[in-house]
Amino acid sequence: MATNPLSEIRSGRAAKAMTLRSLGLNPYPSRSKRTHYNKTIFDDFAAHEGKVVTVAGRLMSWRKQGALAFAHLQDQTGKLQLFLRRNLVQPTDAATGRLGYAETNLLDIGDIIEATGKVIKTERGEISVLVEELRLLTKAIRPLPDQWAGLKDREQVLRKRYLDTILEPASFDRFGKICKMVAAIRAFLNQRGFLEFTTPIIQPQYGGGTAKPFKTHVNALGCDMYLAISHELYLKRLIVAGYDKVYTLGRYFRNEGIDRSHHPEFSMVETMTAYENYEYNMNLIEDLFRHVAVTVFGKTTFTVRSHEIDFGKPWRRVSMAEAVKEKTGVDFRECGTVEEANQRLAGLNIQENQPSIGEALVKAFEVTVEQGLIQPTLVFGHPIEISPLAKPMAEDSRFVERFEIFIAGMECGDNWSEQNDPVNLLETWRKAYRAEERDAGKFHTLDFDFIEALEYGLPPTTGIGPGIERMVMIFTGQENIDDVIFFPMMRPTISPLNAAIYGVQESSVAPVEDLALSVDDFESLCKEGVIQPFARNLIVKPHVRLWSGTTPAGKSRASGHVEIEGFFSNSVLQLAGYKVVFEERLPEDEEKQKVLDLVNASLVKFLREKFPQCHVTVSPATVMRQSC
RNA sequence: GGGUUGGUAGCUCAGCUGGUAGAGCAGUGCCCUUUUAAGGCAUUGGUCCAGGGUUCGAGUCCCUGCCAACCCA
Repeated sequence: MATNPLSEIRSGRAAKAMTLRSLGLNPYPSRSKRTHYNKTIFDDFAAHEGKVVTVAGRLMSWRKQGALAFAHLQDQTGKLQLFLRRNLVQPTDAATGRLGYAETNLLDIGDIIEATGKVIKTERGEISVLVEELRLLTKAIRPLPDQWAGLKDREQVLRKRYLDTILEPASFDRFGKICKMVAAIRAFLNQRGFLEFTTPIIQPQYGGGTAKPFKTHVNALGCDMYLAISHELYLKRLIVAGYDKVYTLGRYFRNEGIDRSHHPEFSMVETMTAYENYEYNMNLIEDLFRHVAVTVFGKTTFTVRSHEIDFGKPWRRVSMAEAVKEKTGVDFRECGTVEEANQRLAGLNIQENQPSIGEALVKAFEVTVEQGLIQPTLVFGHPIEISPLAKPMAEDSRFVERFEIFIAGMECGDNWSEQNDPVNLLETWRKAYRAEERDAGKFHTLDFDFIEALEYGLPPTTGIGPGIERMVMIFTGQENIDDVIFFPMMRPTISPLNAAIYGVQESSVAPVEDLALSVDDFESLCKEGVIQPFARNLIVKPHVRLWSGTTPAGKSRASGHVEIEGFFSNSVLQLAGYKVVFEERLPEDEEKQKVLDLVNASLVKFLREKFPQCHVTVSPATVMRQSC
């Protein structure tokens, strides 16, 4: 086992656990006798003064001063000081699991402990527990990061969020608030008569939105399925089933980009309400935001991206076409042809031609208006071209009964009156459906099972689907989605330190694909353009195996394979081949050189010719010796 | 996809024009009966992200790659 500073600290702490065992103390007992949370004592000292309490939590500081010691104990509610006097702490006792004063040197910062004693104030006036009984509840064998500097390494914060929440009260509080927000959303909808249903995450078809799905395979049924990109079509089936107000608060999966406002796995609360239209939802969403603001945060104004946002006031409602006209003077409703619409777009300095008038309007909206929508705004009347599931407006069928929520320039939810005419919907879908785009995830599949459900009659229905993370970002003032998802998606890795400590190969955890191809296969795949270099620098690493001992003339004494870095991100392309037959036994250096020459003459030459834009380098050969 | 900055001890960070690898915290040992990031003395601890290159000599300069953050599209 490799030694490094961390593993020494680790084994030192583990040794303390062994010492405790030898004293008859279990370093990992099964329960605590906690009677009070820290905050309860701290908030009402008068009621607790002189009373004996038992507190439990993580040991965060330890200041020993001869026969006195001061410590801070952190529990879910906050920190509280422990005050230890040598002569007041009960001696070590195996029966009760007590730890005497002398044995406190077996404690470390980060350990989970329990302390029983009277609530007092020290001479300096700090509320403390004067410890009579001390128990170790869990021995921590890894040191916490420096608690004053905190965990600054962004990657570590995301990978080891639990350390962030131990050290940063603000992070700890934020994630607690997020849970309360989710609870408040549920309470709000339940109180309004909504029923929460569970809808499938693994779905045979991905519908209800346009996104690239995650694909999975169901062994029991022998077929491929997809992780939900939306739950909408199931909610609508529930309306068909006879429930008037339903919702699901679920996980959504979109196999697309990751940036500070997008995460492949996210949450949304999605509702469906029968016998209402989108105007009902405009009110519902306003009320929902206000309810969460007041019940979880006790206020209606929030600072979002340095803007003061007020959720108390009625939200502005404006149609998309009107908003664009207001901002730019261009009214896309007056356009008769796509060409005309694209001309107007060009007039706004947007050069990308759009395939329809509606899409031109959306483009203009996105470019000119969206960023400027700071106060909560409901933008309604989307073009029908981009809204195949929404119901056209009675007054102008080019637009649909749909609205999006914008807060501080961010889109925070998409909502519409559902198209419930099965014939119309099927027609729209067929028009929009382009087989070649299906696999690219640009458009959902044709879901005839859903159309059939609609044919039995879906009452007039409307739904809202605010993203939980976006909502949380607004309410908690975070600008990065990773800060509102406790366990954000990261590339799996194992640090060199942990690899050494746990005795594993780094590569066994990292997602490295060793693709073994024959040299001929590789060359033909490159020629066909099937595989292409990922990086401009290709590193060729020959691995040569030499057989020692006597080998009959004419038999191979060396073989080799070659790894090429630069064809895939984070992975090595492994080529098998290069057996070398030696007629006579040669010195090892010459044999090695022979294999390298072969590599140079064929593979390197091929790579340089095929990919002249790449820089091809050959690493020194790795030589393995093996006896016959 | 483009640009900028960064990667040095368990954590937070120094390290100048290239010349023996540094501090604070944490750890270890000792002293200390009211501390608040306690204090004092001593002390352990490093593949300087990886691979190449330049050089007598590279944490430092050059090239390539990996990872991260930020900004832009």
